[in-house]
Amino acid sequence: MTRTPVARGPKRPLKSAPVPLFTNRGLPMRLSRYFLPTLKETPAEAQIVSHRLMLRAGLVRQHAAGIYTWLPLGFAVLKRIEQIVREEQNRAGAQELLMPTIQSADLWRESGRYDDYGKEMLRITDRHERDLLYGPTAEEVITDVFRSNVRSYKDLPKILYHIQWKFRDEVRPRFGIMRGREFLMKDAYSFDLDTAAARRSYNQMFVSYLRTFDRLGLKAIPLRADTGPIGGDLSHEFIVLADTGESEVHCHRSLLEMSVPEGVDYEGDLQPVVDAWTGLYAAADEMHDAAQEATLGDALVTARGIEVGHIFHFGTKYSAPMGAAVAGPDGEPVTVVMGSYGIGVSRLVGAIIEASHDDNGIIWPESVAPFHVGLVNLKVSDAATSAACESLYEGLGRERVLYDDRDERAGAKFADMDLIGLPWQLIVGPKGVAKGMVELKNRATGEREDISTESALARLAG
RNA sequence: CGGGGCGUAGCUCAGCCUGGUAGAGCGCUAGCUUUGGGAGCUAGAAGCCGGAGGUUCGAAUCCUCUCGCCCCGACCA
Repeated sequence: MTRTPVARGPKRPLKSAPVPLFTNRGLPMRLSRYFLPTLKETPAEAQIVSHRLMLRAGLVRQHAAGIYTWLPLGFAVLKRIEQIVREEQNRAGAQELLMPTIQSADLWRESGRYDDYGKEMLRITDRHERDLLYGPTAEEVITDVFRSNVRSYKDLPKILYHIQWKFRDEVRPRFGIMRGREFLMKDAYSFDLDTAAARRSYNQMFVSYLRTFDRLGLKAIPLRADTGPIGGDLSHEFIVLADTGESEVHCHRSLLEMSVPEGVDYEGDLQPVVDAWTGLYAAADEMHDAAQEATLGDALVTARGIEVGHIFHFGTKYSAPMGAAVAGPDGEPVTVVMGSYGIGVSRLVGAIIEASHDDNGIIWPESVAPFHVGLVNLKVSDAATSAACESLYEGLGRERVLYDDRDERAGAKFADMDLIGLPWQLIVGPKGVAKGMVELKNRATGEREDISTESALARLAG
């Protein structure tokens, strides 16, 4: 059979299609074309809720112990979280750069950590028998960059960060993505002339963490953490509250009700904010103080959570051995004081699910949801229903919409939609379409309402 | 790294004790019927039973070694 040439339409200018940074990051998408392998049953290896749901909802697949492939839907969430972290870092005055994953062992010998770090560090040898390692953190690299490029106190302060994959060869990876060996982390490093200035940097990061977790739809509690040999009170862990969290938190009730500062002036004095958040009793299980808790009475609450951030002032621990100094105002060299500030970006995906799910699946906070709305065509074979869906799909085009146009039964579609947890479901069936009505369902509350297609569009656009 | 467990179809698992050449449910493909909360029937496709060696006429099954994964503990973003 010969093919008739396809007739070409009239010449018209190329439609300027949006060019997203990541193709799965907020473009409208048809489920029939999307790579979303959902599972009805739970794979045997997954024990905790977030791991189970991440596998079932088609977010990730395990590659090896503690190492995962991010599938499109999971990758979209990861990127959204990463972007929020980035925006809040930038807002606080930190500057993004990108350091390598593979690092030279020589740098780590300078800081003395090459021998100290132990088996958690994945060591690699290249073809010239040079010792390399897959970075578990980046203090050495950033200190090296700093010392070879910054000469004067006038260049301080600086906070530099990157969002990069790390590897720690955990003895026992577990909890899916939450305790993997390979993980995505935001790590920032501050450089200051003295401890007072370092505290300002610390406070900036502290406040930006409050804002970051808040934007992610999480309730985070800062806990005073062990500072090791450095001492002082400049180290905090940020614990995100989740009923299924792995660690226990004891804290003052008021801490849970405290509101996160808005419109922060990061150049201003942040000490009052930090004081407010650190003034109330809060301790991890292993650090808690029964005597102090007794005085709290009813104000004491015990909750569960997941550590998602850790900020740390470490003075000259790396700058001294590695010779990171600048000329001070008097011309004399001053060893810079440093701090580091981590956020477990990939871990946050799991933490958010732990904090926000129900029996049917994930419930994404709006800010990180891979799509804003799931458009559910209940009867693909019905011309009117499909036409209505197409027009809604078109109308919602600038929203993040996932259109379930698969020829599946209603039940399967509802189950999948609940499982992947998009904030809104727009359900379109023949009965409603006949009356010009669709159903809008809120995933978090389960509330449904029948509304006209016009108001559905208006609601979802607003 | 100590202790325990598991590797059989894409997923969940049975079969192993007592050797005789591989099964179920779900999923997948096709057809018919269904169609608002994971449908029914029929017919299919799909597994060198994690790998290597050994015992045996014969091994998913017994023995040895090995690799992988999971759980508990110690350790960590």
